[in-house]
Amino acid sequence: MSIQDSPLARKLGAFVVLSESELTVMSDLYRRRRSFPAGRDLMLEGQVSQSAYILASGWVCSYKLLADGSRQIVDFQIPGDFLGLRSVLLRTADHNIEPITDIEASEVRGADLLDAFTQTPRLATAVLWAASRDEAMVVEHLVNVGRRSASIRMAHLLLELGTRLRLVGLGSRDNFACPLTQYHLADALGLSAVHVNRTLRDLREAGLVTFQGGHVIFDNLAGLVAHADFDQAYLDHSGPLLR
Amino acid sequence: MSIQDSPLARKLGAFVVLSESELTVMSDLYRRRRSFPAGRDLMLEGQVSQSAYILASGWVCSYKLLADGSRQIVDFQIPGDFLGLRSVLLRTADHNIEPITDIEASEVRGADLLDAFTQTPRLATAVLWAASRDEAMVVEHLVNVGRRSASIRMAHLLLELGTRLRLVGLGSRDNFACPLTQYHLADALGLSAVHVNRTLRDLREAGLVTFQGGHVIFDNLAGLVAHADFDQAYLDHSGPLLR
DNA sequence: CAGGCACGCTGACATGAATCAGTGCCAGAC
DNA sequence: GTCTGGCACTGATTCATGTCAGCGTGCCTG
Repeated sequence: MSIQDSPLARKLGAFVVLSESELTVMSDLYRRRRSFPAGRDLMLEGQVSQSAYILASGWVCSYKLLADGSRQIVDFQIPGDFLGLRSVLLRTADHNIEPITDIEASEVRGADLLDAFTQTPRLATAVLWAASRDEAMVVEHLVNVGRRSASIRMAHLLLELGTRLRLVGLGSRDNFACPLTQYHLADALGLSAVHVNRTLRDLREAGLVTFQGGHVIFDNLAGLVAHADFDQAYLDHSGPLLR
Repeated sequence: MSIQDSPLARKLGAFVVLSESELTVMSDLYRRRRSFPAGRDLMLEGQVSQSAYILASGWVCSYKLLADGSRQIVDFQIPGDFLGLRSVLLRTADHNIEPITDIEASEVRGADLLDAFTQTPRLATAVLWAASRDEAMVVEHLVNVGRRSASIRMAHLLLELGTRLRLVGLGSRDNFACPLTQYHLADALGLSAVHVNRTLRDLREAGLVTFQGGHVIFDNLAGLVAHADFDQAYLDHSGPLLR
């Protein structure tokens, strides 16, 4: 694997143009490629957190558990995304991270990352950008859950996932493979699993989108975008912003 | 005003111990103290954003507007908080910012901030920490809106505001001055104003908290904390984390 | 090959919160 | 001194979503 093809370089190169020496520093940053099985959490709320990861393959979700046993999924991560970056920076995890499928991820030690900022400040800028995009997604998610109906929430989530997957070369314009269960959707959208089922049926019968058998098919993409009032601007980082 | 007392130094000194030279760099960063009247937005979604601010006095809210005219307040900012940091980093604002009261704020130009990272990488680390704490608050807000009942949501929000105000020396253990209207609470919590009114009445009649006449009084703080299952860990940054 | 379990799916019913349609109060404008 | 607009407050009603209880299917395991 060349330096430019490292997961970290690919992730951060989207935000700033990185020099040869910066790329070298980054290639020293992550050491291990590790595997985790589906369902075994790789980070727990309250734990001291030494390492972040960059997801190489598979799906992951970040979630919080409540006193009454319900949970809220904060975000799904797909290949190319950071896992636990905020937890490393704040030194203790403020959420749980669970692999939805078996995954592979490259470990980045928090201390190494902070040290590297001293040598290459632009790396810090790039990480700050990546963190800002993640925050923008959480904000959009909050708007979704706070002010939109079940069916629009669902449409919005599926469109977001579709767009993000397409940006990293997984999935096409009108469909993608999706390992989520209806329970995942419920916990992400703040709905009950029963209502998720009904909502999916409604969207399917309206000819907008089909969620079935591990696949999402946008039967009528334009219609769905209109229904959800979806604007993908918050996901865009189409080229390096800082030269 | 001494260098150590600058708004930026106070904000970021909570996260890293800053050296004399770093403090000097920071004192050069922000130039103007500006005033804005209540109600006139100082940042609009979609605008190119050159400057962030550090709030010196007054209250502010960050919000998004939806196609149907409803709005979701993402967060309230109180003195000491960054305004529009994410918007500066992503270069265009992804939300609106409205002063709830007349405010004073110190301007920090985005370009200057990024330049400063080159000279003092630890400043970048500190900003990254501040941004992470902001994100943690949005995450907690999402959990609140997604999975809690109206009355617990309300309790949680009031407890968070009380805690944050106390951390910056405004308000005491069991009460604080609060310029928010019931409409603000509704838009923050994803409720209707009517239901906010009823919820506040319920909490008041339960002897837990009183929201009236611009003041919040925690009539039974322990009871309220228990009711809301409130844990303030996500707000803590009690001392410098990196030496 | 029987049992158990995860997941998808559904109808009946309960309920929390929204909506609608007002009232009252107060401060500031003219 | 009256008018206006913003804010707090309320009862009646509707509606979206939750809860409960249950069925079916496919897959893994013993």
